[in-house]
Amino acid sequence: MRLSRYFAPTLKEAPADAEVISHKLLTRAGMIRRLTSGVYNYLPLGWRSLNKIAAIVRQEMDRAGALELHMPTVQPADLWRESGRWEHYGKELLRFVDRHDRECCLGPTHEEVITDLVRKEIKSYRQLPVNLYQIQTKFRDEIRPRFGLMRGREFIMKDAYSFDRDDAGAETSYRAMFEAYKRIFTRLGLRFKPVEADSGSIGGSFSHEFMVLAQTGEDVIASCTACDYAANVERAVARAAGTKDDAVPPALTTAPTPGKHTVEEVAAFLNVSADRIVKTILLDVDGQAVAALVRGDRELNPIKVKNLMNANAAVFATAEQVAAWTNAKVGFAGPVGLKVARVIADAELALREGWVTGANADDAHHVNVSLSRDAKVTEYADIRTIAEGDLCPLCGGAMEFPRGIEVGHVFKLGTKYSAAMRSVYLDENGKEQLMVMGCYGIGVSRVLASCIEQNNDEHGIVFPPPVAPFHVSLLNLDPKADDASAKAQEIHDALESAGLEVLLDDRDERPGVKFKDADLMGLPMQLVVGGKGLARGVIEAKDRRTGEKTDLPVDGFAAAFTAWKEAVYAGWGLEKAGGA
RNA sequence: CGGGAUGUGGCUCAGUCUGGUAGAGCACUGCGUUCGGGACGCAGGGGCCGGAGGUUCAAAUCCUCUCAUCCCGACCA
Repeated sequence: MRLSRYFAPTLKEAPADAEVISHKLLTRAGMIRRLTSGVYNYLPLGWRSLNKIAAIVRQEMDRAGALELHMPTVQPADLWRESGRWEHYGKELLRFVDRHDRECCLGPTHEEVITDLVRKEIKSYRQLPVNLYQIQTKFRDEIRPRFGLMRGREFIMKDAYSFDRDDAGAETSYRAMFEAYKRIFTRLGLRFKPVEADSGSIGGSFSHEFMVLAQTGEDVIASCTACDYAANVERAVARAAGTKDDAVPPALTTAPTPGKHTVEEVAAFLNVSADRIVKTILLDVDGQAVAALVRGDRELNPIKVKNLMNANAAVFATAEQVAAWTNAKVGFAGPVGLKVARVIADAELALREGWVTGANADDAHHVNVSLSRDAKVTEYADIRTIAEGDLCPLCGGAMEFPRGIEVGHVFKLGTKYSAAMRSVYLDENGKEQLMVMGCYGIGVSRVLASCIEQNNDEHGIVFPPPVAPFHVSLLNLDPKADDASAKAQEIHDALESAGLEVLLDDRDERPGVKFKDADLMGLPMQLVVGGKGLARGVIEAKDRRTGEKTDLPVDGFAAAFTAWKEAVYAGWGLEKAGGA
């Protein structure tokens, strides 16, 4: 491909609103252009990269036995009503009515459509299992799109759905997808980590997120340095460490704490450390008043409370609710004498005695509180967010907390949708059974962004070969000189016929411009054809990743190039690089 | 939806406070000189200053309303 005939508008400066490196570089390298908030044009270079990613995803999905199909973006409201999500999905679901006043939405995901399709067409156990997938545009009306392709409203996703006869089958399907995902991200050259995404029983979790490790990630991973345990911090099990050796304190007393309603203020005022204070957080859990107790230096995780109670939603109580439930303003709630439906204490609180808590009265706290003696705790459970210093819940090893970008998610759905939408089959005995489902997503456009987050330097993108839109930047520094042009064309043709994708910069530009653009676009291999090199009888080659330059002789170029290419690819350490 | 900010040629921005008839750099067109890490000169093209009202002799600039975008908090691939 000749760059003079290509459409790759590069920019010296990044748009002012681009914050993260992938957004800046994708824009500057002429790969994407923003159309409107969270919605992007994929220019030829960007689209090529995206298709490289999609091709690898396809190969691995097919290898794992999944079948590709394509479902519509426009979906009828009826299906969403059946699953119950028309009411529950929220505003991310972009709804509209058509000319006949029929309610529709743009698909943010396709559980409803696929379940509808399968329930109509699959009737027998003989037809199961099936795993169907598509690579398709999704729309989610995010409140705040940001970071370019990282969090768009319209994005490209691979979504797969498995249907099995029973739990065991669903688990097999799940494991097959899990393995396929590992292969995909490995082949793409990403540094990633599969992470538990469900707070369910340790080791038996049926939801994993695949995180690409990057400082700019929006998620934090709790990862054990000793064993394989890794989980999203939002879900990670926080282990209550230590033994109980505090003595039961003398009778509790009440201390005036005027205006001191935060943990820091109370700690400073009463001269105690934050880990000796109990925070009492009032939650509205499906309409029930619930008090959640955690140590003053910890963070409550409302999701854990929600899951513990098997509830639909656990939200912080409003100031009015707090006032009604505690007879005090916000900041003075405590478990002693508190009348709520449930008092859930973090497991860690069972290990100590002698707490400072709110007194359920304005401007007052209790001191020397024993939860077992003075309060009615319904139960002790893990309801806090794991933190720096916590130990691994599996092996007790030290934890670290790297940031990550969620690029994939595998989930065992069970019968949630098949039950709601009556997706059933007949078993060997002619008995009706619910299909057991799983769903598996990869954010294809997000993978592109993550790839660039992990692979860039001060000059631009450093594409791993499998993701690069072309393999070689071939710079003709003297397009007006016949010999250079002829040689460049000859090399271009030779490499292309050897199966490599070559972008020949034949533009009438000064050399500096070409060097800068080549570095910016980040194709893994650069070849320079110019008067100086030709005079020495060489084509200059540069490994974009290392910056290392090598002279390849014009005579015997093919062999020299092949050897060099192998070295460049080997440097990437990929199990199987793209191209010839 | 709250909190903060910004809208001026394709891009990055100045000009707004203190109204006086629109600028720079990059990009684009032509000519010339250049030509191995984002050249230079000359000459050009391109902007109803986000939109609508209002104040004023006069509005990018002041006022009101609106729309859009971006940044900080709760969702998700």
